[in-house]
Amino acid sequence: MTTFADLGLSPKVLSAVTDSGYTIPTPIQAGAIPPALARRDILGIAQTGTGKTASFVLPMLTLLEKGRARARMPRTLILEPTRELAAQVAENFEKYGKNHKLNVALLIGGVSFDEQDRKLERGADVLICTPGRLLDHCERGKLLMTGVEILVIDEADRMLDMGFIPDIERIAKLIPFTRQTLFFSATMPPEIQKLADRFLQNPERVEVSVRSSTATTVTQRLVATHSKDYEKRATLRDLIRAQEDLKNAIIFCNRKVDVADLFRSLDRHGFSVGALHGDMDQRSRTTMLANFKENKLTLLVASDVAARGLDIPDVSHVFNFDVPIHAEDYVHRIGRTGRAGRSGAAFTLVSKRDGKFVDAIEKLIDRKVEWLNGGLDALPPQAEGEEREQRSRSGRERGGRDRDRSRGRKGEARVTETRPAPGIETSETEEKVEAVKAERKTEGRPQTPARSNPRAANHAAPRPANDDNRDRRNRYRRDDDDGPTPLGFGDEIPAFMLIAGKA
DNA sequence: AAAAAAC
Repeated sequence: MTTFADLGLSPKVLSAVTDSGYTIPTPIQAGAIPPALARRDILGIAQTGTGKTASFVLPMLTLLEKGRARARMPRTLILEPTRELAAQVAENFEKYGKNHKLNVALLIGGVSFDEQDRKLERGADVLICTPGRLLDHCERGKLLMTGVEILVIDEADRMLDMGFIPDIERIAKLIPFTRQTLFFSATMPPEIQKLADRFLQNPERVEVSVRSSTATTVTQRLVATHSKDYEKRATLRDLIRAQEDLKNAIIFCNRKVDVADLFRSLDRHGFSVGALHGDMDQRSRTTMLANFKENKLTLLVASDVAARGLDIPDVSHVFNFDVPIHAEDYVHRIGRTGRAGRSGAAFTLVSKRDGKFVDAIEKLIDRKVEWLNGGLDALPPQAEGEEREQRSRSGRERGGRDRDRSRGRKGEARVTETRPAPGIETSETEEKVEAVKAERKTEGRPQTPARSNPRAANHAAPRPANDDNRDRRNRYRRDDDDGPTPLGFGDEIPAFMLIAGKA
């Protein structure tokens, strides 16, 4: 059997791999590392979770041992579609490059240029970038791409989805033709094949069989729910509470606003929860993800920014608060659980309007997904009159709240809006809520760098010593948030009441 | 019915 020692990696790299506890390479690693070390171009067709990252990090480390970086002339360049993936690759260089003295620069948006400039000035051996920030650096004239020996294009099909291909082509034009190119994609549609033909010279094609993302280790269920947001939130809470073996979970929403709303709701209901979407400032994104990985947060509400590629081992549950519009996103989302042969559970909330998206998913994964609770026909019917009443009432309260608080004076600390969730340190919770909510407000507007952002100061603002109005306001907000609250049950309403009460 | 990525 092939071991890492058979692949031709340098002793320094091999020792770091061994220290990490690995002896047997995955198929993509065994297939890609030897030709990469021989300076061949690689066309790698592999999903995330197949060990793809190490298949280019390890040979790059070995090849980089010869030679030295010069100021502003990076030696290698890795392109990633999201900031989190870029950061994850950088972590891999830290881990496997611990015996090297390499200068690794992470060039991503949303953070200050200063530190990135310093690293470039020192001479970077490895640049790990999202396309926009790299081009920005290039345009500022701080970067000479003529010394790049190895170019890695990761997640090419996703870059295509996201409209990054023109950027990638611009970047590739700046890099000498004599470079070595490592090109990875999970799928090979014709457009990607054309791109690969343009970028690669006589590549070694390494294809690993598609990891069956809907493997039997993941239990999948559809969960019927009414379609109003507060009804879906109630269904979700009941579902979460009903899980006996929930260690941690990612909850996916289709839209960023819904990520922010659901996060606030769960936080208010006392769940240990974080949020992750692309309009949050980078500092919050990084902290949220780190806290979730370290199990300081049990739940992570996320947009599809977290659906692909993120390596979070050991997620026990995935909940789809919304049915994904594109079926392939379903596969990526539930692929966050059941990793490395572990068991996992994936629940998808389905309301009447989601029918055709569920059909598309079942067609793609070529099987029916069972209903948890008997399907949409088994849902207790809604009482029309009550629904109308509730809608108008919550509308009034929402309006009142906006006038009272959300449009507070400029610069006024808004931290008092949040009740601390049990078991979470107060300031931390408030900071999280502020971060997720503040970013919602910036939607559609140009982003302000965190440094000069007046809102950033709010994160550190102390809570006023006594805030007598808080309780009253929370009572209103609760109704507004989750529909009518039956009187007399306090905070804990039995799940069946919330459903049966509407019948 | 969306998300992501530069400022």
